[in-house]
Amino acid sequence: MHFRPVDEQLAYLRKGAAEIIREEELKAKLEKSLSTGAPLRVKLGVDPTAPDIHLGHTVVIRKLKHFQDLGHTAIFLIGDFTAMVGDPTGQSETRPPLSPEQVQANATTYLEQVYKILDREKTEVRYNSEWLGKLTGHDMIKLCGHYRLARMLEREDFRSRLAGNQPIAIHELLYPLLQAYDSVALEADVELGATEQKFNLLAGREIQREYGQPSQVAFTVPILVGTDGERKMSKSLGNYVGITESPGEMFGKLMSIPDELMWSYYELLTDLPPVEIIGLRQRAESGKAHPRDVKTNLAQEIVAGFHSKDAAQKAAEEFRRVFSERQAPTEVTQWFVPQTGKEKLAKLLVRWADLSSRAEAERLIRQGAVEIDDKTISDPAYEIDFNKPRTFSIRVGKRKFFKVEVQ
RNA sequence: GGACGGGUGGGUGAGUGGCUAAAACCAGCAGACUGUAAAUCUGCCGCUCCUUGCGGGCUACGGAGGUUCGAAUCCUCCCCCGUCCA
Repeated sequence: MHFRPVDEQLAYLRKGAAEIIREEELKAKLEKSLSTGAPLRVKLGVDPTAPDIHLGHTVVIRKLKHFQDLGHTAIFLIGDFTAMVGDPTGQSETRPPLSPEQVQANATTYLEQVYKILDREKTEVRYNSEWLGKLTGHDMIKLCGHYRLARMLEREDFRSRLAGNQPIAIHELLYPLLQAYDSVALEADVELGATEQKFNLLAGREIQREYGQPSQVAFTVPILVGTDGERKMSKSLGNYVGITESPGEMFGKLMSIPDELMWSYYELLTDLPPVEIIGLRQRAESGKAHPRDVKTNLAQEIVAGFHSKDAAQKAAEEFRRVFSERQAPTEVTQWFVPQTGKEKLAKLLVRWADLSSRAEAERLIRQGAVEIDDKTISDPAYEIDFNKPRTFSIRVGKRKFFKVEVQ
């Protein structure tokens, strides 16, 4: 394996990093690998609790990819064992454990998505039940003996829950230890994680030392802010962009992010060199470039990564057409209805526009959010006639369009 | 095991017998304005039925019973969380 010079590698890795603990150690490890020809073992662990990956997850996966690009070993660790324990990280409450079947199913879909970023052939996929499932009670006690309670309670999540009179289950304390033990089992040189993982990554360093191994480098990346520009991207908050979404959906969601958020998206989600990003920012802020165009470029860049340049281009054009020029999209969902009598519009919208209830449909109609053939319908009791064959188009809100054909 | 405090709608959190589908705030949604940005303004924000009305029904304040014409509010038992004591 031929490695690039250490300084080059470091510079490449530093982009989009939050913290590298410690950078000198990383440098030393890189130097050693350069001289011995042995790639670094870089670990990224995930909890296969939610099978859908969004851009927030990709930040750290992209970093793993960077290591892979440099010729190091990317170890993608699926925490199938720890998932059954229930990870307290980032959650202020105890999670319900998953069944082995669920975990397995999630892991499979997870991997399929991860390979949109990582090189399937070069990725070492491991499951931590492989070693954690074999630990005896004795091993477990020994592991626990290597760590102190006071130390454990320093962790932000535990500390605030303790202070706020929130419950903490004992097994949650085990989680960081088990994750740390993963590093021992894998002999990791580097462990990646979002900043919220810092504590766990540091625990890995200590536990490795206890087991007579060199400590891993704890490499963290920032947590991606969601499309709302405020909170971390997460599916439950609805401020996410899923990586399996269509180019159009992705593009639209990316265009809706606050302007200030563009820069961190550029940094964390694209491969543009830092100097170029700074340049774009200067031009946008000095008024030489329209922020909208800079954002369009960003959205295209990201969409192209998960689909194709062509698809991204098309998404951009379609976006312009629909939202700037206010025309109907070129392709819309079609609904076919047999010739029957009359039907309440509100009732139909629930299915057609994927609304949560009929009450919501009526609400939207009342608020003037529904148009049929460009005419606003405001009567919640409006009925549609299906007596003769005809076609009409419906718009609901800003982004839902579809055609209905009466056959 | 004991003493005490607490469990309300997506979140925070008012509400101690009817005027409460339940204050307020946040989030969310829609409309206006825009660059589907931000900010701002306006409206909506449990479900359902119809003759769409300040309409009818149903469900909702940890759970189950009970008192009452009427309960988130009172009583009983149970479950859960936390604090202090052991």
